[in-house]
Amino acid sequence: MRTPQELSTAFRAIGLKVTPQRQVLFSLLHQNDGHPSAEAIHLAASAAMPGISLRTVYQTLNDLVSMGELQQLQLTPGSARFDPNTSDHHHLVCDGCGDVRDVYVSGLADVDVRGLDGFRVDATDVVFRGSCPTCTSATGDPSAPHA
Amino acid sequence: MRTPQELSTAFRAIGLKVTPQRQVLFSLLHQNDGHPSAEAIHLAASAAMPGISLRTVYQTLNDLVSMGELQQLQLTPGSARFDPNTSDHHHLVCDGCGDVRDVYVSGLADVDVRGLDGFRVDATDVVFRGSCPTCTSATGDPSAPHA
DNA sequence: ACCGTATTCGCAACGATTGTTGGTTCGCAA
DNA sequence: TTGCGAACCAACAATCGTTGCGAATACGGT
Ligand SMILES: [Mn+2]
Ligand SMILES: [Mn+2]
Ligand SMILES: [Zn+2]
Ligand SMILES: [Zn+2]
Repeated sequence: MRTPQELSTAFRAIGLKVTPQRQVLFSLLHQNDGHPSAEAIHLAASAAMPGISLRTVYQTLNDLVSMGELQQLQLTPGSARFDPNTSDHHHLVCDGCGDVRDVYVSGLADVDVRGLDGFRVDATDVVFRGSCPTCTSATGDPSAPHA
Repeated sequence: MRTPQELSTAFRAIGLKVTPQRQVLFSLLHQNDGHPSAEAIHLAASAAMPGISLRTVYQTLNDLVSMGELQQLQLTPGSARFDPNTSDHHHLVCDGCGDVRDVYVSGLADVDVRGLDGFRVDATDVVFRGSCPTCTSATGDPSAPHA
C-alpha cells in the first residue's frame, strides 16, 4: 500500500477530494499487513474517528480498488477481504479459523498449462487451503480443549 | 461427477434418501461439464421437474459438496459456482462475461513457495483471470458494437 | 402395509453490499 | 476568499445469495 501522501495525491489527480475520513482509511490501510473485511476496517476506523459511516468505508475501499491501489479478494463465501499488499504474492487460507496469510511463489511461469485455448491471462491467483499451525495442533491433538 | 446410480448408492449408504428431486439433480450434474450457479441448476431442474424448489436444490448441492462429490467455487463476489468435474484441475475466469473454464496444470509441485510457516496445505487452487477469446475480440476491436 | 425419520417446499430471515434522499459540511481550484 | 461541487451522515429501503424454520409429505427398512 502506498503512503497516505501518495494516495492523497492520486485521489486529487482524478478529481476526488481528500477528506479526513479518507485520510484515516489511507493511514489504517497503509499500516495494515493483514486481509481485513470492510466491517473490520470500519471498526478500526471508528476508533480513530467515531461516527465514520460504514457506507463511507465501502465507498473509499471501492475507489481504492478501482484505482488499483487495493486488492479485493473473494477467497470464501461471505464477506470480501481487502488486501493492502500490492506486491506479487498469493494466499494461504485456513479452513479452520478463516485466517488469510501472504505467501510468495516463484517458478509459476514454468508450470505447464493446457486448455488456454486463446484465453488471454492477465493475472494468476494461487490459493493454498489447509490448516494453520494453531488449528492443526488444536484439531490434531487428542488432548485438545473442548469445541 | 459420478453416475446417478453411484450417487444414489452413496446417499443411501449414509442414510440419505433418494428422492425424485435428487435423481433429477444427479442426472443434470452428471451430464454437466460447466460451472453452474445454484440458480442455473434450479432453472435446468425446473425443466425436468416443474415445481422443484430452489431450497431443495441448495440442500442437495450442499449434501453433495460435503460428501466430496461436488466442488463449490467462489471465484468472484456473487453467487457460488458448482463444479461437477472432480478431476484435478484449475480455472480460467473471464473478467468480461464471467465465464469459467477448466484448465489443466502440471508442474505445480515444482514451484517454490515461501512463507508456509508450518501451515498444512490440503489443496491448491489456481485461478487465471483475464479475457476469453470472445470478450477479447469484442473489447480489442475498434469496430466493436456499441457499449 | 406400517412407521419413523428424512425430505420437501414456501416463506421468513439473514448477512453483505449498494441505492436513495435530503440536509449539511467541507475540500480545493480559481 | 469565495463558490461550487463533492463528500459526509443518517436513515432507510432494496437487492442478492443463502439459510432457518415448520407443517405437510414421502422414502424405505421392517
Ligand atoms: Mn495478501
Ligand atoms: Mn472446473
Ligand atoms: Zn486456523
Ligand atoms: Zn468473456
